[in-house]
Amino acid sequence: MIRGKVRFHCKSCDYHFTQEHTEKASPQKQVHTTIKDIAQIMGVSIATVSRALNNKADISPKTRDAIQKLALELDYNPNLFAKGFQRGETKTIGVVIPNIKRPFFAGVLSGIQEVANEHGYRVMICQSNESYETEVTNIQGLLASHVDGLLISHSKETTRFNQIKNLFEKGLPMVHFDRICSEVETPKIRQEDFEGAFQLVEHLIQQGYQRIAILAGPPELLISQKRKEGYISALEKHDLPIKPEYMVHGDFSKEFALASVDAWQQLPEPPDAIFAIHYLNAVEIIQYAKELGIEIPQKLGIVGFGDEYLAEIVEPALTVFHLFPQKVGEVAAALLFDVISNKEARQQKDVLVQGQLIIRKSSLKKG
Amino acid sequence: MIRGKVRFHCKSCDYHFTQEHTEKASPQKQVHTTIKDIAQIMGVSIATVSRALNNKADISPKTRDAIQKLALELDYNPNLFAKGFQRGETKTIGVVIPNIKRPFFAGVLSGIQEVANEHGYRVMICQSNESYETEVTNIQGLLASHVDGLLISHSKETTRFNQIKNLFEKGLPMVHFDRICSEVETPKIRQEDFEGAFQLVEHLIQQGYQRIAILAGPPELLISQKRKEGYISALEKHDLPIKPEYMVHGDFSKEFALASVDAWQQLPEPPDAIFAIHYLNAVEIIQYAKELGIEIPQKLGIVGFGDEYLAEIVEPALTVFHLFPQKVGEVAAALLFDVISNKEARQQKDVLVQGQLIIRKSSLKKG
DNA sequence: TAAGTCTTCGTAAACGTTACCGATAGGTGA
DNA sequence: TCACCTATCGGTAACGTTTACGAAGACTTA
Repeated sequence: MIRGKVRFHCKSCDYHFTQEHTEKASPQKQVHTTIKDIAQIMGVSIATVSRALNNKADISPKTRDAIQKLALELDYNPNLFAKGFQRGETKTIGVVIPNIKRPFFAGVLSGIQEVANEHGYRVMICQSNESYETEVTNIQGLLASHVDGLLISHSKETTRFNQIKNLFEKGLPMVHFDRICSEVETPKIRQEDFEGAFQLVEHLIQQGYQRIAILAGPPELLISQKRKEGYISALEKHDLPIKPEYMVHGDFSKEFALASVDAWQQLPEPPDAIFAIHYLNAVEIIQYAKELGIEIPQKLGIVGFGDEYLAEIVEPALTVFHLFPQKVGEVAAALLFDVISNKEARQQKDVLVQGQLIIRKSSLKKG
Repeated sequence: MIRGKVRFHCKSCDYHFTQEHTEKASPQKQVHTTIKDIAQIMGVSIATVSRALNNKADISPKTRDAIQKLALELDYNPNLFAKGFQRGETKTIGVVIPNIKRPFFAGVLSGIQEVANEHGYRVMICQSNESYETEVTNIQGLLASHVDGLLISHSKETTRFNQIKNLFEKGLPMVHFDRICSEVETPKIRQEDFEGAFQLVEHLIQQGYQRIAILAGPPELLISQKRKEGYISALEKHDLPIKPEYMVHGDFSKEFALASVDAWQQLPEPPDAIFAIHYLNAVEIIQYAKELGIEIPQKLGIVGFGDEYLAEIVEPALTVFHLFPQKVGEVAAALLFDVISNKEARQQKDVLVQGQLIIRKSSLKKG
């Protein structure tokens, strides 16, 4: 039924399917104009309006222009909701990350947003707060919203991947970045975790540091593993011993970082350099070392991953391997849209986002 | 037509409205299970399935349980899209901010997310990148997505508000925060801009600083105005002269901040303290002053707004007025849901989020 | 002028869900 | 036995949009 007219009308028997409807005028101003409104005012059918607004064929220029003009006046914009509903797509992608507040992820989001906008997509963001349970709920919610694709960086708790494996097999386009899941063959954005760690440690060695310790993150995280491998590989290349007491897995917390420093200082041979895989830990260690009166970089060299403004400001400034988070986001989004637009070619396709070694005072023993 | 059956059937004449449809089997695995699928498998109608899944009355416990069990097995989740479409709401709110990467806004977003999740809403985020044009486009897009409400912090370019005024008058629930628009009577989240500035400047005066300069943001921004008013008010209270040459409006850029310092140093009476309303500018000035060999806090006191980790790390550590961004987000979202749930009581309702003065070395002349 | 072609527009199905109304069956009361 | 009630379930309109199909008019061609 359209504003008083019957909607379904059997022509062979003149039977009306809908009863009369008493038009109770709702005085509420409506937020959205619909093509139905336009059609009624213009005295044409909704199909004609739709054709006019979409610049389809089968319409006279005169009608088209008139309709477009009216649509502009009523500042009509199509209900993307209904449109997506009709076409089976939502023009929306979902993003699951551990925490928005972390500068790395904020940068990634920014990159995602930019590329999504260019493609005419909107972005729905969820944070897991490093909780597996929340992550599952988030993905469930995004799924219920019928996102066209998913961009995921897992929580550090996540060790079971049956949910996303299931979704992947059902054909939901998705791409992993940063906190990657190697159990599902989704396209992934790789960062130079191994390479960066290698370069950082090699740089320390070249500066004359001999006893280099690593403060890694949770052992389940791939970035922990990769960066540790880079660390070990650099030591091996330069024939330095690999000592278990120099390798610690933490939880990225400040408490753990400082406790590790304490523990290392108790050793008969304390390390003369520390590679903290998280830049925040590196900054915290710098501050702590100064409190303890340990000279940086003379007595202790410090390097880390991730170049936030902090690394530049702390004294001495921190040598880091920078990961270009915005770039990661852009590439991840671009890859996702690639998958969305041609699902057939869904073979695994990894992309490497290059980083850059930025040398500052905290590691310059030779000056 | 539903899987081979005719859809519209006139009972009084046995006329079928739809022609036969050759079922071309699509081999593609479908991502989403629908109630139609469940209905077909169970041999019941979609109405029954809907009732069962929503725990409505008019259904036998046996049927309900069986349907719910099957739904679980097929891991069905309702298409929130279609549901919202049907009920005229989307359970989605839109957020427009200048930039995700700024820690303040990241914090706000985090707070918004949390409250939205509690209310069963999803969040759609757009960044204007401080461009008026982008902002308008963003809002247009969110509107097209039929968000149930809007949370806005304007770009620094935005001076015309006809778009949101229009939307507000049409009854779209929305709330302003941080970069507020005073021309539209939306509910607003106020921060202690005046109070914070007042406390910061009074603190400087109590420390013995006499010639206090202010580096403000764009004059159009309300936070610039409010913080400047607090600055002036504190000076007046303590009978200090208000000198135009000590009051500068910039664009928050590093270049402008450093140029301002240079200009101030050229004065016959250079300021002995600087209040930068943006913490980043404050940090940049600290670094620059050190380069110039100006002792902080003895020769120059520095204070700012916004307490990021940076303020703690920079040397000397920065005295700030902290704004609790997460809290701002939480309160803004809560207020928005308030408006959404009872539109009648849409009178203007402002909420004040309190801040806190955090004193550190950069302003401790007396030590 | 009859038949065919092209232009332009209307009709209604479809997407997934909810809600209203009606239908059916079984039970209960007189 | 018949009317009435209740529990349970089915049918389908509606939300806004796109689109396949058909219809009607205008125009062209033989």
